[in-house]
Amino acid sequence: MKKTSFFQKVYKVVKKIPHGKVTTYGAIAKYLATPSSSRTVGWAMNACHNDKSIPAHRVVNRNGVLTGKNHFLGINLMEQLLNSEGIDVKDDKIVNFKNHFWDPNT
DNA sequence: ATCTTGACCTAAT
DNA sequence: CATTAGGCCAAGA
Repeated sequence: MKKTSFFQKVYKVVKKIPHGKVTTYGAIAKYLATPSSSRTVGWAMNACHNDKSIPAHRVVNRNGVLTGKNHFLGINLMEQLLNSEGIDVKDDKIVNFKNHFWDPNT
């Protein structure tokens, strides 16, 4: 088995996110046993273009804010995708975020 | 090994 | 509200 880079782990988790659910960088980091590396998780997402099958729009910061929306093709693409999955976005934030939150370890 | 960067978090100014 | 600063971690050059 090849070495599993941090990126690979992140991708693996993000791909596991159920449709219509979202998670946070911190939750992913925690799942990877590196709870303080939330930045590194986000950094991995920056490289997610290497694997476009990753639903990065389902990954937000711990406030449920779409911090990474500006890294998408368009600023409204991310919230549009979330809306398509039944998630309401208001002012770049996920409405009822707690309700849509999904923990990778659960 | 050293330096830089990054889609974070928190606090302070 | 905008910017800075410190802390945290991983990867690339």
